[in-house]
Amino acid sequence: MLDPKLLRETPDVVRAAIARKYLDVDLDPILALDALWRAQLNDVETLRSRQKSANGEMAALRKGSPEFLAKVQEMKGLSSQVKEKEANFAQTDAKWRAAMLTLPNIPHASVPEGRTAAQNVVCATHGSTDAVSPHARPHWEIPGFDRLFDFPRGAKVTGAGFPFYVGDGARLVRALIQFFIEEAGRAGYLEVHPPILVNPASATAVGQLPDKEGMMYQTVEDQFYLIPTAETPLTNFFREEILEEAALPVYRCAYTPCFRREAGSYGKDVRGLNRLHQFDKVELLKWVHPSRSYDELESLRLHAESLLQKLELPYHVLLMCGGDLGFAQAKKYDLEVWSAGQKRWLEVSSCSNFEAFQARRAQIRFRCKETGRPELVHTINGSGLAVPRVLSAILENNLQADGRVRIPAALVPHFGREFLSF
RNA sequence: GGAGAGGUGACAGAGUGGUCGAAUGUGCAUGAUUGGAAAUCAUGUGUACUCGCAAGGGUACCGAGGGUUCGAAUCCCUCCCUCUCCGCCA
Repeated sequence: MLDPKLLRETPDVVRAAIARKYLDVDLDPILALDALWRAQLNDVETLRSRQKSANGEMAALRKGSPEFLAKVQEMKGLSSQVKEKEANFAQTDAKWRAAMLTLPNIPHASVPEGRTAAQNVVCATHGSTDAVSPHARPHWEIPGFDRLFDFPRGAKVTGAGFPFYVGDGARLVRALIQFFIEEAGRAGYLEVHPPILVNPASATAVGQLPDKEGMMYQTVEDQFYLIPTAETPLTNFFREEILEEAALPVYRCAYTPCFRREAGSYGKDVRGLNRLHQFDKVELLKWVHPSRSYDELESLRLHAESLLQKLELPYHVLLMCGGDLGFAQAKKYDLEVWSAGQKRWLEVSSCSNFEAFQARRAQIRFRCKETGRPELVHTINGSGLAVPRVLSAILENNLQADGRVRIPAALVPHFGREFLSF
């Protein structure tokens, strides 16, 4: 959510942001609504003020005296007026809030102009995409793949996109999670093991409700949502809290399974391990001082990059253009790993600075040492990393002539062997 | 899941219809005192929104939401959470 004062005082800044994100939001009705909101708020408060002062007078009168009864009669009229104005204001307020939630975050000055993914800027490339493996093929075509990653049985037990990982498949998942968590810990991120079901308030605070309700699985008896990412429970950890400025920055990481309905996905995007309804991911999250957030974004991104480097996987970093930037992000990098068999880039991490956008919605603040006043923190998050696509990149890029898959050296201590067998 | 007891400011804890944003204690901050500290004394100490150039004013908030009433922290309803006992269970 944006600062309502920003809209009020500098609507052109908001207009420019909407244009840069290629969104279609008309500010004029929202500005008019805001004016109405303030006028009605004023009405209600004026009436209530009168009601309150009358309350003091009545307390001084003897109950049941003629003066008292007269006053009751008088105040009955005011009371019904208050109720009417309050009801009006409540309606306006609901509309006002809904309207405010349609305003996107302001892109950072360093975000490139552009409408679609084609205008994203490649700002770093690491490793070669040429002939990483002469034997590379899409991971689902690797002989023996079906034994380690059992999609048919997953479909029987649950549905499409819920594979069983078997034997070395399961072992590799576990090794990657372990590797990611250990590396994050070394980089200063405190490990957290969060709930993977959240309540509506938590889903709302990070913007998954109401905008993206369709992306999440929901429980029937209790109104809980299965998390689409650990960002949801992690960001909510400090919801409605005020942190000490000295405690910033706070670094946290969490491994969780993630659940996404992915309605509407099809074709090559969903082949093999490319896009699943349930997948494993280590998420990195930071709560930082506003003055430091862009430095913190860079260091988070560099940490995520270091993981791919240690796994010896070719990747590049995209700086998202305005049109491809999410609604809530001020700046975002995508890390894409090279998938040698599919000959395409696969997103394995998305590192974003939300500035105060999430913090305002979730009311996460810190007490400014200088002023003593609470101020909104900036939140930054990114994957570090998503397991299945990294796993498939390892399968494809490290496939040997003899059909074995070489385990990257950094992973060997966690996997226990140098080759994966089918 | 059943029965009972509770949820008040940073914490403890009063308040059962009116002048209560809320006593008191602790904590914290500032000042006085001291060679310095402790102790003591004084003053101050929530958040949000809104009006105002400002000084300052107004409104809301006593787990959440609704209701009764001229008026609700206080009465009623629903929900959430915590604790105790019973049941069940990794």
